[in-house]
Amino acid sequence: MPRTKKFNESEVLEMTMELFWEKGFHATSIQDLVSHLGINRASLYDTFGGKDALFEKAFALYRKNSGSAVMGFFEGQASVKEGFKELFEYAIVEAVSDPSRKGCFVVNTTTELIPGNEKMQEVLCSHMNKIEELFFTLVERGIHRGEIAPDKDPKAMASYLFTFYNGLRVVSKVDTDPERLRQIVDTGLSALE
Amino acid sequence: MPRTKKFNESEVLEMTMELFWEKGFHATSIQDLVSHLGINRASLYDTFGGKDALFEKAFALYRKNSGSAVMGFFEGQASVKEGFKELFEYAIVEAVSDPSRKGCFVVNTTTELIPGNEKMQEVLCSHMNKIEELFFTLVERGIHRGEIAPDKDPKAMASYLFTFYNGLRVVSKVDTDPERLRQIVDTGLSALE
DNA sequence: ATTATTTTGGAACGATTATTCCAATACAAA
DNA sequence: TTTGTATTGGAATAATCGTTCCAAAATAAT
Repeated sequence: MPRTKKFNESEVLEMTMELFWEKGFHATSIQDLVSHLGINRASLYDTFGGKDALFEKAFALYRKNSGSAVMGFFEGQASVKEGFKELFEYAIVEAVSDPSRKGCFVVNTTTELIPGNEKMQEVLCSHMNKIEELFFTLVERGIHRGEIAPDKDPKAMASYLFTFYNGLRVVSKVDTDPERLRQIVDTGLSALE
Repeated sequence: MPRTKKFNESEVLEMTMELFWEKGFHATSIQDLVSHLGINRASLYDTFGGKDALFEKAFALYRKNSGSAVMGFFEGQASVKEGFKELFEYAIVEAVSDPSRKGCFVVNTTTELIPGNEKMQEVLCSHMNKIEELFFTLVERGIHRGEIAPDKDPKAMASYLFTFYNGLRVVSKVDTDPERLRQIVDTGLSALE
C-alpha cells in the first residue's frame, strides 16, 4: 500500500544546489526554490526540512561532486604538476563558460557564512583539511617521482596550492579573460619549480 | 539660521562599513544598522539614501581606506619583496587578531554580489585593475632594482599576487593559525624568485 | 527669543520572509 | 476497486523586510 517513491529527490537537490550556488544562502528564498523546482512548498519542507537543512544537503552534494571531480584530474594524469594544471584549467573553463558565473560554492559559502555560522565553520574547516591532505599526498608523490624539487615542503606547498585555488575562484568571478587567467595559473604553478 | 551640521557622518559611515563588512549586504538589515548606529531611521534615509546607496558609500570608504593602507606598506620599505611580505603579513595579523573574522570586504562583496549586480561588477573590476596596476609598477621597480629576476613578466606577476592575496583572505577566514598562514605566504612569495 | 533646520520617536506602509497546516487530489500497491 | 500514502494548491501564521511619513523635540544661528 505504500507508494514507493515521490518525485526524484536527487534531481531536486541538484537544482537546489544550483540556486544556492548562484545566489548564496541569504539571497535565495524558499519562494525562489518553489518557483524554480516545480515542487510544492509543503513537499519541500516534508522531504528536506527547513531552509537550513536544505542548504546543508545541497552544499554537501556540491562538496561530494567537486571532491570526486578534483580527484579525477589526477587519475590518469602523466605528472602531478600536470594534474594541478588540469585542475586550475578546469576552474578557468568553468569561469569562462558558465554564463551565471557562480564561481566556487565552497568559496562563496566561506565568505558569506563565516563568521556567524559555527556548524559551517566546522564543515568548511574539515573540507579544507581534506583537500589539503589530498594535495599533500600528491605533492609528496611528485617529489618522490622527481617531478618536484625535493627541497619543497609538501605540507606548505599543499596549503599554498589550496590558497591559490581559492584566489583563482574569486578573481575569475570578476575577470573572465581566459588568457589572463592562464597567465596567473602559470605564475602560481611556478612555485612548484 | 541654517544649522551647520548634523551628527558625525563619517563616524556613522565607518560603523556602517563595519557591519556590512562583517555580515554582508543581504544579512545586514536596516534595523541592524539603526540598532548599532545610535542614529534614527529617518535620518539614515535622509542622509545616505536607501540601503543600496548606504552600502555603496560604506564600501567605497573601505576601498579608500584599504587602498591607502596597501600603498603604505610599500612606502619606506627596504625592498619591494619586503613590501609584499608586509602586506600579506598584515592580512594574517588582521585575520588572527580580529575576533569577528570579517576577512576582506572586497573579497566578501565579490563572492556575494557577483553575479547579479552590474554596478558592483564594474566597481570591483576597476578596483582590481587599480590594485594590479599598483602591483605592476612595484614589480617593475623590483626588477629594475635587481631584487626580482628580470625574466619575470611583471604583468603576470601582478595579477598572480592579487589572486594570491584574494586566496589568502578567503583561507584565513577558516584557518587562523598564523604559522600555517606564514608558511603559505612564504610559498606564495617564492614565485617572485 | 525668534527662526530655521535637523533630528527624533514612532507609527504605518505594502511586500516578503520562513514555516505550518489542511482539505483535496493523485497515484501506486493490495 | 479499495486502501494508504505522497503530493498538491492554497490559505494562514507571525515575523521581518525596506521605505515613507509626520508631528514633536532639539539645536544652532540670528
